[in-house]
Amino acid sequence: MTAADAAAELRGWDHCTNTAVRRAARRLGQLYGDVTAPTGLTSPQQILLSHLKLAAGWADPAATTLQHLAAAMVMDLSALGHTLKPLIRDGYVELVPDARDRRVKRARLTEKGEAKQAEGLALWRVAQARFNALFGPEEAAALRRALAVVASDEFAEAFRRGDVSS
Amino acid sequence: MTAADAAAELRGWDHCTNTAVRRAARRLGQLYGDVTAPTGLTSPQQILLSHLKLAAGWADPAATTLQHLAAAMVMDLSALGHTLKPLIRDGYVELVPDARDRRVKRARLTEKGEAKQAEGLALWRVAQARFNALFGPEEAAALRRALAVVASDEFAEAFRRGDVSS
DNA sequence: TCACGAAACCGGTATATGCCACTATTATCA
DNA sequence: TGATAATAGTGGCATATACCGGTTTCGTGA
Repeated sequence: MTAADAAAELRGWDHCTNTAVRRAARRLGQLYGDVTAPTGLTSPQQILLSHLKLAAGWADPAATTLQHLAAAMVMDLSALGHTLKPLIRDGYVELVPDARDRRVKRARLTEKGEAKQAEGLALWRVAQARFNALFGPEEAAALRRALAVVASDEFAEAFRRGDVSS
Repeated sequence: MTAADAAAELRGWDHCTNTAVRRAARRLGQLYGDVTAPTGLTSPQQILLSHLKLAAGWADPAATTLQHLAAAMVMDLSALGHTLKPLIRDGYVELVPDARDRRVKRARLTEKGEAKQAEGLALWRVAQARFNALFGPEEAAALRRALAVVASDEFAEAFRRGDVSS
């Protein structure tokens, strides 16, 4: 560790990527949440409904199994299940067992869920436009690309292998 | 909205910054957590202990009041209180009421907490070094700077005002 | 076909995080 | 000084997220 690194370590935790991402996540949750609050949905719920909406349109029908959804959201399967509970209770999502493989269940938006997703999408556009305008469209796109790399399975595998050569 | 934007919106949620940050946060929680697991601390706990360690060394004594800690962590005050509960229960942190203003409480690491923080810091360095090596030191620093801007109070205020001129 | 291992999901438990209502304390001002 | 507003925390409730163990179902090979 260099002297500069040591100084940075003393100055604060700005140099910890994990900390930085968490703080930003809490902040964005507040900012986007304020805008989309009228829907009554939380950020994770809105994101989940939107993911379901998109996944339903994809060619691969496996995209909507809980297993694949969890992987796509970089989320634990059981965490997804718990998060789905309130959405199912409120009639936005339904779980459909697969006929061929009875272990598998697919999540699907109900009509009510489609409407709620659309309602949230309209508000989301406001928040997103405001973010892009404020942060800069190019910078925002670059930030999302960087975060996508971090969240990717490839990155996780390389990290767990302890790769240093990228 | 341009045609390209509409296409991007259909392609996926990669263009949602809120989604991108949350996914990355979950992933980093996994990756850093795997490395620091031997301490028995979660990522938020490790981060909190480290923040307390640093805040204790700062000139401003107000830096350790729950109110200021919450603001620094971009966290709700009550959320901070809840998160502190297990750490207090396990003897890593103690709350010290202020003599002058009896409403105020300060959070402080105990000896046991200092030791645990140091233990976590050593492991954290491994995770952080691996991340930097894999993602690129320059790119990692740039990512943290971008996230710090997003998390800043100035950004939040501008967002809430609806500024578009930055 | 039967035993066994793998896969998908569920439920319990614990922490993370936020909102709201409430209490205690302090500051303000008529 | 006394009423009122503001501030700092606490506790309750709800969702977010993860880990682990258990159950059902599937696939595989003897």
